[in-house]
Amino acid sequence: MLTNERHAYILKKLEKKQTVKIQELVDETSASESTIRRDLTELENQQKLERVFGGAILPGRNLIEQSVTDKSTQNLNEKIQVARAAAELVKTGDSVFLDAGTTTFQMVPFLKNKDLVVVTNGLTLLDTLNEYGITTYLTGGLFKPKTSAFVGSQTIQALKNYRFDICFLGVNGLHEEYGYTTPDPEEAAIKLLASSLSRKTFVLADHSKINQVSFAKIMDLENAILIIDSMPTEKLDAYRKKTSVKVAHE
Amino acid sequence: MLTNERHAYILKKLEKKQTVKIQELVDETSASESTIRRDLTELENQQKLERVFGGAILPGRNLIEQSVTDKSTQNLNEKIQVARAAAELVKTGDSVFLDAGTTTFQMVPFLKNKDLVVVTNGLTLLDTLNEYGITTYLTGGLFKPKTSAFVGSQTIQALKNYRFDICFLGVNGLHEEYGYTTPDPEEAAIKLLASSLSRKTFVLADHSKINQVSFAKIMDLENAILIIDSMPTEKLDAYRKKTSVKVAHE
DNA sequence: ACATAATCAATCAAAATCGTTCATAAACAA
DNA sequence: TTGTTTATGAACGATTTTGATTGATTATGT
Repeated sequence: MLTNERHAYILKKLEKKQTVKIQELVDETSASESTIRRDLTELENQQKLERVFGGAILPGRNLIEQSVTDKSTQNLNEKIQVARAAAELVKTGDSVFLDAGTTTFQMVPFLKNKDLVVVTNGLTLLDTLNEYGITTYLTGGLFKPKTSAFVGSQTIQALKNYRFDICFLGVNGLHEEYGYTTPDPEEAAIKLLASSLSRKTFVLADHSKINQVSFAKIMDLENAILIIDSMPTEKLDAYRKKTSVKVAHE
Repeated sequence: MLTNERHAYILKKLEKKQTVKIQELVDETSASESTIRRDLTELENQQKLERVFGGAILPGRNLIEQSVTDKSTQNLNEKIQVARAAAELVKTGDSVFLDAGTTTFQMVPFLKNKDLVVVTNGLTLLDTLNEYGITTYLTGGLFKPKTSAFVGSQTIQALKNYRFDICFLGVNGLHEEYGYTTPDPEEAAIKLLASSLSRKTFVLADHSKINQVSFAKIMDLENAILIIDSMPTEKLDAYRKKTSVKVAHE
């Protein structure tokens, strides 16, 4: 039996029965347990199924929703705290830019019923925004699967057609001297542009980003208001000399 | 056994069984393993099949993906046939526009390894294109959940930044007098614009669309080459007086 | 909580398959 | 004839897939 045939067999059975057991597959395909196990891990990598102890089940959802359910998000509770505080700053009827990122993503549920127009370059946000009935424009552009974000000149071009009341940016680094930074220069360019098109700019971060410096600089601390879940008092004083800081409390 | 005979034999068997194994072919044709292997690589270059370890499978959408494919698509086999014929027209290095739609979606598997740049306004295509490692630009714009397509002025604006070697459009209606039509005027506008930005335009349809008229007109028959799975002879003659028609055969 | 059984990930060696090279033989052209 | 092209099969080392083994991990029954 060819490798592909086995894979097809497994998926067909999975679709029909909802679950498959390794031992059954060993009997039915007369391949060794090792081979079946390898097949399953391979198919799991292709997101065609999900491994469980002793077999496999149908995968959770489609690609878009999967990244939503991503439990690997670090500091989730802190991010939600920040996201809620940020969402409270949005007024009914505002035009809003939401950066691609996990923190901005958490804002979406808090934005419903505000009659907004939202523009984003993050694919993951699109689905959820639509789910909450929020009118959404996607910038488009070159798609980067790794971050599920759109970047590049087309994205820049598309952005320039808009003016925002308010924009929210996620960052990876937050440093008194080096300002706000992020790993990808292309995404940095987008963030900076969005900020310049907005009347107000807010940067979202959790405390783990303090004193971190990523590769590409976005802007100086002075040019945006920081929203963060918590910050040591002495740091806070120092930062407040440079910019506004809003600490999100439960 | 002659080379051509072997090739025909292999393809016939492949058609019937979905997969062929090299060892089987060696036994059945009493040719050496080397010869069979040469046959398979040759047929792969002709895109008639796809090599896998130990044998070959049908090209494009392989067994695995077939079992996962959304079966709710009407006339799937016809669409795949059309899609394959369409994909053969794409040359290495081309810049391609793919319309949002189920038929264009079926083209994706046949486009890999062609080093393309693809632009689309269909969200469903994005995932699959990336899966096959194809550089993809999404137009962006206002998202219509119903068709998973982006439309509106921003989409138009974004499109105008491109020029395409070749563009493929799906249609809902196909009529001698009324030309190509589709239910949504906004999508019609996108299709028309894309066509005007392309050196060559192909319209994809299956035979169920013949004589149908949808709400919004896209263009006259003259302005694009039609690719269809089959068409009654007398119709075909009539159409051929107006435009080029390519009938996809197995 | 404990013991037992099932499953797991990792490793290794054997087997199958791969791509390549080379030599032979048939088909073809000058 | 002679030389050239084309198809073929055999042989080689390289690569991929496979199955068995091991000790660790997880589930299950008492």
